[in-house]
Amino acid sequence: MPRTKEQFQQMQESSKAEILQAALELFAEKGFENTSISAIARRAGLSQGLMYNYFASKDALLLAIFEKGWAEVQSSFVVKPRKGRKKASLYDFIVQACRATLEKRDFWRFVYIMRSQPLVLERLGVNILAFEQMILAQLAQFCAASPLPLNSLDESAVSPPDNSQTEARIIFALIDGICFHCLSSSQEYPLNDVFALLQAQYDNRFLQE
Amino acid sequence: MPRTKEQFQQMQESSKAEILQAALELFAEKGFENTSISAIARRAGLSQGLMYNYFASKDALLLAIFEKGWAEVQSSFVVKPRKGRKKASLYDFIVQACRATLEKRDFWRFVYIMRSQPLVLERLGVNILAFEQMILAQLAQFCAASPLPLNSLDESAVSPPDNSQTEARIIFALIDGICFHCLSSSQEYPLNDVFALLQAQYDNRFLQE
Amino acid sequence: MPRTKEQFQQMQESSKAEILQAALELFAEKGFENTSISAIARRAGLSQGLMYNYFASKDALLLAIFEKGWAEVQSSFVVKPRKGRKKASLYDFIVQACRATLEKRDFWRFVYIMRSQPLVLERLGVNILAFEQMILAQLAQFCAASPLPLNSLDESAVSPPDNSQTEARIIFALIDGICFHCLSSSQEYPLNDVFALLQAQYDNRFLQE
Amino acid sequence: MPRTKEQFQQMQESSKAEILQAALELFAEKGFENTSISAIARRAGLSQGLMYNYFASKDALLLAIFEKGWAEVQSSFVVKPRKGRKKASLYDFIVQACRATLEKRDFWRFVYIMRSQPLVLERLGVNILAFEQMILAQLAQFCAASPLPLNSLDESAVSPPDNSQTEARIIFALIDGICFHCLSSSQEYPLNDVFALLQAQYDNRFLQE
DNA sequence: TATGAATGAGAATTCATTCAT
DNA sequence: GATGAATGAATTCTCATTCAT
Repeated sequence: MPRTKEQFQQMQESSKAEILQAALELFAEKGFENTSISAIARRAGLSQGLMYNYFASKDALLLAIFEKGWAEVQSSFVVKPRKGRKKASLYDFIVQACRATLEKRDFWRFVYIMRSQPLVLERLGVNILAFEQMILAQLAQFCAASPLPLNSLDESAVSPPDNSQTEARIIFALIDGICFHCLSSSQEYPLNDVFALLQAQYDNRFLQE
Repeated sequence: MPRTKEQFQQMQESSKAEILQAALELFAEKGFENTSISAIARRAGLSQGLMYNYFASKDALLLAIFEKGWAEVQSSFVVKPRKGRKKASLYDFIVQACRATLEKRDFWRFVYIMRSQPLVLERLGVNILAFEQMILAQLAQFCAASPLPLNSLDESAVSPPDNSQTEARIIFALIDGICFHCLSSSQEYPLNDVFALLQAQYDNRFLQE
Repeated sequence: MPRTKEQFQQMQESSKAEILQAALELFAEKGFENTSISAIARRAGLSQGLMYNYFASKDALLLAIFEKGWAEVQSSFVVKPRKGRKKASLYDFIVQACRATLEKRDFWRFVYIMRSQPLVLERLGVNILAFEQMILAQLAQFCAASPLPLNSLDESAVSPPDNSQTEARIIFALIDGICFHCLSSSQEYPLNDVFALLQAQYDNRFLQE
Repeated sequence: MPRTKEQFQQMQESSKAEILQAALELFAEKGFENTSISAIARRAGLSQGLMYNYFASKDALLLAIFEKGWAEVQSSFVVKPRKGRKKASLYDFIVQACRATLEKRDFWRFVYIMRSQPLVLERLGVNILAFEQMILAQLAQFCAASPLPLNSLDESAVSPPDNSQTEARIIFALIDGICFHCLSSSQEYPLNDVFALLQAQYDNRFLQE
């Protein structure tokens, strides 16, 4: 009695998932070029040949990892106010962005590797720019809503120029730097200390609704 | 006769330098694994075989690039006060660090590639940690010298805890993030705008001498 | 009950026929080596695995195609006189051979591929020689029955030597060449023009009965 | 003391020639797909890797064989009158074409394999059609110059239609058929007998100058 | 019987490294 | 020193065949 379609589908899903997981781990650890298909297959516990039932090529595998991770990130990343608060602050954004990154440690290590080699991504047609634009846009919303308190001396009557785009870049750089350090550090990163200090600076700016 | 010897040495040095330069450019552009020895030789204008008179292996070449770049960075990076100032501020540090990075664009792109794949560096025995420690230490000196003005409410009698290490991490993350964005962006990065905003925040903290 | 058995048999036969047809089409189009089992199965509308219930291997499949095609050719190829004629001429033979070939276009394209790579057929034990001998023998009968009118000067008393074997080879070459050109040409081949010219030359020689 | 440029060139030429020769033999014997690069390298007496110093791919190698063979054919194939004759006859054309083919046995066996699999050639951009057109054009010149003596009954006043194109096709088919039989036959082909018979038919038509 | 997942041997190709000259 | 031919191991990918269900 042959297997049912559902059984086949399950087998496919599980093999595919195992390949994706194994590949992500290895890519995050050693990079794309240093990871051989045979190493992936070994870690996933199946034969090299089977890889190609699920992914047409090594490039296609990389692309699939990227798309899956990216879809998960987009669907999950909504900044929420902390308990007992009504609005989310810039500080919340920073903390939650970093935490989300650390929760998907392998994926983001892999992303940093890829982002540092733009040509590889270009070859695959992955548009990393879109990701950066999205983050910047979200951050700019916070910044525009509650302008940066400049030096108190600046409290003149004239309204300050709109720096929200530039501010957003600075905060994005900060988040990216922190995440990069967290992910690439072999030692423990004092993330909570860092958050504590950041709170003083960034917990006073909210997104208008 | 002794002159000939010197000439020899000079030629050797210049060949070596050309190889290093060619390799650095290619590594920065395409990454280590995607760059072949023959491509480096071609760009450097000599034969593959001769490469091995100068560098024992591709790994050795990578190592040499790293050591040379690193030595140059260390010897050149001394933060100086701006014109008409006596002390260098944290702002000066940030600006000069970013500028120094952009001046050695290829080297630092290559460094980011390497830093995102720590295992490759480990295999070669490059201690990237030392670099980070040095930066952190320098930043911490600034921070320790002129403590961060926290919320005015905190101006109690008790002296605040020493956050200089953690502050240093934050500023390091900021610098690293900005440089990463500058180097990996295919578009123009508005570095001057970013600096202008940072000045308001970081030009009031000086290194005690 | 016995009916079920027959139905079984019929289904088997029809599956087998579909596989043979699909394989023949693909072999004729892309050649044996460039055609994968999975492509055949896809075109035949069944699974790869099932293929092996009908044919023990790819080689066995090729063999079966050859045998089937060959049997059909042998059983069907009997040269008949044209309407209103009592005897078939050499011209009839040529025309009917070409027409029969074009009617089984895929099979013969495949045969030409195989004939140009004799080692492949040898490996499979297909005796292509037998085919050629048969054709030659039939042609020789025509030629022997009505000798070629040589130069009129040769009309001496002495009977000419028996050239029927050699003549047969020439006509075989002609037929084979025409068929090869028809089958491999991507453009329209002016077969009727060719026939018209051949009639003048070959419609005067008949097979004695 | 390093090798001179000439020495290198010689080494290249000889390696290249050996590869081309080995590949041609194997392609002619087993076909393109059944011949592995490693088999070619083994026969040529060098390593697989070296192949790729000379030919970018297996396809490029096939192409090179084709171009070389084709160039030789074109440069050498000029039909000459027999000794003691002033004009070349159609018979001369046929004989010389067949002889030239047999002199380059391997190349032409390979060509027949390729011609029977048009898709492979198409993929490589080889225009086999041009070859056929050239032969046909040359043959048509002969045929046009001295029209085919049709049935004597046809000696009416009206001039016959121009059949030279179609005649050319027939003779081309004849030549191709003979060559195909010669090349693919494992037994001795009675080429001289065939020629003797053809002389009676085709030695009376000359190319006008 | 029927499915398609799974295997593994072998193919083409690349490239760091060695070597003869 | 200097060249580039030569090697061979490793890599990606294909596919005939087997197998569990």
